[in-house]
Amino acid sequence: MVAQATPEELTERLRDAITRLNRRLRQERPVGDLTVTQLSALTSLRIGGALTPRELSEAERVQPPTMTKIVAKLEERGLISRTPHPTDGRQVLLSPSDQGLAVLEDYQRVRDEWLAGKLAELTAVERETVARAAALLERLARD
Amino acid sequence: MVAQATPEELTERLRDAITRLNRRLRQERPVGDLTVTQLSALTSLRIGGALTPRELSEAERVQPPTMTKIVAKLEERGLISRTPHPTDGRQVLLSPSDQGLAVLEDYQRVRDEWLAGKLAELTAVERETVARAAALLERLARD
DNA sequence: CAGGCTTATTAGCTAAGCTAATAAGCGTGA
DNA sequence: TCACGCTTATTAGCTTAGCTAATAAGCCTG
Repeated sequence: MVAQATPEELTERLRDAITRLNRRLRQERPVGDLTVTQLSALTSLRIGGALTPRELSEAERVQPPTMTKIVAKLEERGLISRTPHPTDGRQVLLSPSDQGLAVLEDYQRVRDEWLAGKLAELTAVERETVARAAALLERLARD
Repeated sequence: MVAQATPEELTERLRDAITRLNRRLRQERPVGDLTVTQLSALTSLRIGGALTPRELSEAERVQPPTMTKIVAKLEERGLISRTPHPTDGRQVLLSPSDQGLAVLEDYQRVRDEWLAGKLAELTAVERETVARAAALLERLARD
């Protein structure tokens, strides 16, 4: 039974579940062709407002050069805009454009439809278990 | 309370938890060692016994050419071995080698330090919830 | 105001994923 | 029976995402 799982078994089982479900989520691709990474960065900008590349890379737990690439892709698509920092000539402020906000909403809706559909297949008790676990997993991910 | 979460809230919360945890897990990759993808494939072979590349790609929710690369990396390290299929000349059977099994055991004890540490911070009841949810999430990912 | 720190970017590498194309083997139906 | 179509595995070539090291520009301080 699950109840008797050792800590090692639980760790392995959870890692596998996360990895596989994340792969499945990633396959739920877009309308706007946004990757998960791009979506996540754009979401951070929407939540955090105008951020510098460094702040964004820290929010996304990614190195600055990696964020440079992600930002370049979002910029190509016109989903974010950059303005000079008011007091520091080295820095740049990134914000989602109106188009970026619109694409973000579309993408999230499409992807959530898939996941919501899968969750609807569960029993009420199972959904309750997932709901409790989701809150715990968020806590784990929050370092 | 979590118990009263709407389906929309649950969907969003779960998606967020999955993507965050996955990114966090990926960062914990130890230097010079197996990637999460490689570890996941090797684990599938241990659980599933001798599988063909196609079966393994389906278990991992990945396209066959992608699995060819993953298998090649595991083979380079001597972690899996291949034998001809007894009745079908096209197919190949993949199994973890003794060394592969040993590596998996090491990982169970050492590899997921971060995740195991986080799980250890939970109460026994919370871990039980996570364990039940992990099984459900695997089912969701299985289409 | 020179030199050291910070920020952002560029260059170059690896891993992980995809599709399209190919070669080999299997199996079936005319 | 054997030609043709399907399946399996691989190769080729692309994209994305991540890393470190190096570089250029701007800031700040002694």
